Amino acid sequence: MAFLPVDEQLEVILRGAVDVEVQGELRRKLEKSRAENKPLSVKLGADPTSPDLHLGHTVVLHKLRQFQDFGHRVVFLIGDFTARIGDPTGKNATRPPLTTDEIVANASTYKRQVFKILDESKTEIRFNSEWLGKLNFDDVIRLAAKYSVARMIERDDFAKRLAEQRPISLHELFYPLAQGYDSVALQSDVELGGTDQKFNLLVGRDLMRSYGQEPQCILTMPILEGIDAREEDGQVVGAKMSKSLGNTIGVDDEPGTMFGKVMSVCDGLMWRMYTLLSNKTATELDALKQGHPKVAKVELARELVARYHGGAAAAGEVQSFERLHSREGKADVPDDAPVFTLATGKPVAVVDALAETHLCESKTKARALVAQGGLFVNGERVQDVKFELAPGTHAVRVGKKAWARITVA
RNA sequence: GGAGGGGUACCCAAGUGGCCAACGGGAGCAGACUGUAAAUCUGCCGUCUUCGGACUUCGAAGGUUCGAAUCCUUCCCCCUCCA
Repeated sequence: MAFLPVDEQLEVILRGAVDVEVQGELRRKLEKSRAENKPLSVKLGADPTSPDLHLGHTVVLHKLRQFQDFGHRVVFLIGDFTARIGDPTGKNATRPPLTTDEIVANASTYKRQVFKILDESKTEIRFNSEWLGKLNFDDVIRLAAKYSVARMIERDDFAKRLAEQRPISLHELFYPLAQGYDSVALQSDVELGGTDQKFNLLVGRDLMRSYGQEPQCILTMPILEGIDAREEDGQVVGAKMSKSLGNTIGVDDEPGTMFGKVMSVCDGLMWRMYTLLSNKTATELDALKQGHPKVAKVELARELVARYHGGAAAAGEVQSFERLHSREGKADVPDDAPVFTLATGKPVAVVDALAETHLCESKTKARALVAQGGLFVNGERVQDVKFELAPGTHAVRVGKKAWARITVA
């Protein structure tokens, strides 16, 4: 296939990137690739440590996909060997190595999720145990001889741990070397990573030079903030998206959940997600920025849900969203709302019904909800704590987001 | 091995004999405002309640006391410093 002009490629490739080492070199590589009609080899490594991908992980995958769409050769490297070391990046303590079983299980989940973004037919999957597992002690010593302790402990997490007199296990020093050696083994032209990976990526450059190869270019992508991020003075402020903070949008999230989460994100984060995750062109983005932010957000939610669940599901979410949240639609119960039947034969106190159906955690919580005006029965706000549901079917709305049908029989 | 600090609700954290269902902050939930944004403001935020209260909770188990998160005993678990 013919490669697009280098400038067109670069425009897309550089979008959202924090750091490019080195841009001139990258341009030369692209020019050479186009002239020789030979794809670049682009590497992204991931240790199969956490089994669930979220949008934060996809930033870099999305970038990889762009390379892929330009016709370059994409290598998704699963660090089954390095996972046993455990990447010390950003850690202030040694972490326990994963077991082989965990690694295998995670790796398969990983593959499935990754191909929601990458084109499977054009992706080369490799495992670094393939070459790292074959190194003998002699090889390891030769590898270690190519890097100095002083340079290794420049890494700020190592430096910090040393300064604070916290332990650094020797094997942790091998992580960057191992990752760098991956680049040597794969002879990669470009390696992608999050900004937190910059040190490791640079080690790869150095090692490739030591092994007489043309060093890879590196491209780092920002770390996406979690959905609890706020906007302050036009800046997005918030912790990174991470499972342990519970502020993620998972690629396996249900369409409705995913849509809702995107809609509840602050505007600043929405634009960041546009830059980092969307396929919109610069022109389309400008147009969206001119319009109402809500329109842009619905479009973003649609695009993302479509990516992970298909266009039909996404269109459905847009529809039910607009229906449920338009002024007239508020009383409507969505078709997929849960249905509960209480076979009591007589009227049931709403608080009992809410607790019984687990729409509220307890009767106390249910009372609070009702007293505060958060309950609607058949479109009418009910604030009487002692209100009873007569026999029949009732459309119930609990707070802003939960609907149900309750039948008293 | 030695010395010391600590375990309180979903999380952080105050409380060291009664006024403690337990200050404060965060999260969460609801309301107002909106674009189901964000920010902001208000209320709720152990369970049950006939709304008077009742019952359960402060690492675990015992004990002292009219009365304990708070004092004593034993046990479990974390952390820091020294070697």
